Parts: sequence; structure tokens; C-alpha cells
Amino acid sequence: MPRSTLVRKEIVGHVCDVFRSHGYEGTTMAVLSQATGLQKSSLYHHFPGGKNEMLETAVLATIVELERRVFRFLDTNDDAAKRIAQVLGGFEIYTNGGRRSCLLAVIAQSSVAENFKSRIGAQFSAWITRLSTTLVEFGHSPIRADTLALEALE
Amino acid sequence: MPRSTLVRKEIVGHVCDVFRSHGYEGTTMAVLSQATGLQKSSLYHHFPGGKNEMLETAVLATIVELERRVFRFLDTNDDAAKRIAQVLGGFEIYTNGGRRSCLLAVIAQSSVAENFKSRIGAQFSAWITRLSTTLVEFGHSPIRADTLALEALE
DNA sequence: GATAAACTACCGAACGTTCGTTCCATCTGA
DNA sequence: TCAGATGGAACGAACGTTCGGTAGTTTATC
Repeated sequence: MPRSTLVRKEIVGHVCDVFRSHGYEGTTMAVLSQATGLQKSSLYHHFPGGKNEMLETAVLATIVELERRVFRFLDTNDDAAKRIAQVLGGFEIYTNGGRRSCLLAVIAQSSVAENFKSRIGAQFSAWITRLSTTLVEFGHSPIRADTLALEALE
Repeated sequence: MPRSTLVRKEIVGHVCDVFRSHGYEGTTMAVLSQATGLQKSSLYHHFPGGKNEMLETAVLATIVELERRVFRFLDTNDDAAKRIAQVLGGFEIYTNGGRRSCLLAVIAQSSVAENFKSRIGAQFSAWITRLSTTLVEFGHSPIRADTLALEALE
């Protein structure tokens, strides 16, 4: 599995793209096969759990990506204004200026297993708490900060 | 077709509900059958074009509903502030305080025929133009008004 | 006003297709 | 040689759809 580590990341990237743009129900194994260049049976070699495992992998990868590209800026030593700007900027990049959806938002709204939604919901709560803290530091009232943080993520 | 007009409205209402909460791909004829209390074959009696015609009917009904419950307030003789408040209030009611999605937004994001999306997009543009006019009257700059109008609808 | 024809709303059963999934053979690189 | 990676063929289930038929109501004809 030496060279396949990189390939695995590429596959996961394509899987994320498909789920982002097609939603859970709109994503079929045929589409995933075409997007990854692998036959459906090959996808089952990498993801024995099938479509569900692929979604789970995509969700986890997206959480990691958002942490790296968006929310880690909340923990820097910069002043609050800059941190907020960096978070918003990072999210703009992830959504390509609003032209692409957030995978987590797409999945949270689709008819998918409840443990998926609750896990995504828990991650959202954690992010909102952290974002809200910075917003308070920026000068907003705690309540207003919660509202703003919520709106920003929805 | 005297008594069936009312019943038709009820059916369409259920169809709207299902598409709103399940999305296009997530909405199956089986679900529609259960929600309406009609067998699948009976649904084809009312909507010979099948699932597609049901979606089209739901989209049209939603446009009419939003016009009646939200955007018609833009054309009253009230002052700008009240009109804006009424529009926002109407939309809050339609989305039940954010707990339900807007059917048009759901469909616009799903993998559905392009003529559907363009029709929804055209309706959005028209609403944004009207909303923007009122926002300018309220005191915002034209550019800012466009942005605000867009954000409010997305 | 009675009878037959036409129409309406509805359902059960089946259709062909696509879904997610599995099995097994083949290929590849170490 | 041998485990890992891939693809072809097929599976049962669910998909959207169609067909034929059955009640109940309207309409037309006498």
C-alpha cells in the first residue's frame, strides 16, 4: 500500500466532489464509478461498506479539510477581526465563492441515517461555539454572536 | 371536475411537502403514494407526466404561494420598512422559522432538468429585482441592495 | 323517468430499467 | 509466487411507469 496512499486521497477527493454536487440520493455507484475511473466492484474493494462507507469517508475528510482551511484560524494569536476574516475567507475558498455547496450542509439536509446527521450536527455545534467566542471578543454580545455564528454556517 | 378541485389542491399540497423535505432524487413514487394516500397508478391519473409533472406542479404552486404570502407585500402602499418586515415575516412563516426548506431552493440545487432550474432562476431574479427596489427605497445603496436581496433569498 | 353509454377516480399487478451489491477471474508489482 | 488491485457478469430489490379492470357518477337517448 505504498503508492496507493496518494491514490486513495484522490479517490476520496472525487467521492467528496460527487456527494457535494449530487447529494446523497442523487449520488449513484455508476456516477461514483465514472468520477473515480474505477469500476463499481473496484470501489467495493476500497470501501467494503459500499456507498455508506464512501459517504462516511467523505464526511470525515471534509471535517478535516474545513478544520485545516477554515476553523483553525480561530486558534491563532491574531486579533479577532483578522481571525474572523480568515475564517470567512477560508470558507469562501472552500465554497468557491458560493458556487459550490458545503458537503456537510448537503448531507445534513438529505434523508440519511440519523447517526450521520447527529455527528455532523455535533461538529457544527463545536464550530459554532468556537466561532461565537471569537465574535464576542470582536465586540458582539454573546447572544448576537451565537446568532451570527449560526447564520454564517447555515 | 366540480368537487375534485379542492381535492386536487390537497394532493398538490402533499406533493409539495414531500419534495420539500426529501428533495427531487429522494422523492420516490412510493413516498408520494404514502403521503397522498393514493396508489402510484392513481397518481398517474392526476399527473399523466409522472414524477416530473408532479414536480412541475409543485414548483408552480410554490411560486404562487410565495407570491401570495411573501412578495405581494412589496407592492402595497406601506412604507418601505413595513414592506420589508412583511416580506421577511411571510418567508419566516413559509419556512416555519427556518425549520423547513424552501422548495424552490431545494429543487434549484438538485440534479433536475435544466429548464426547471432556469425557470426557477428567472423567478428568483424577478423577486430579487423587486426586493432590491424596496431596499433602495429603504436607504441602501443599489449595489448593497442587490447583495442583500440575493442573500435573503439564498 | 328508465336504460345504456361514457366518463371519472381509483387500484392491483406487472413491466423494463437502474439501483446497490456480490462473486469470481484476471492482472500487476514486489 | 502471492497478496493487492481491478474489471466483467450477474444478483435481488427498488425505481418510475404502464396496463387492464372495477366501482360509482354523469351524460345521452328514448
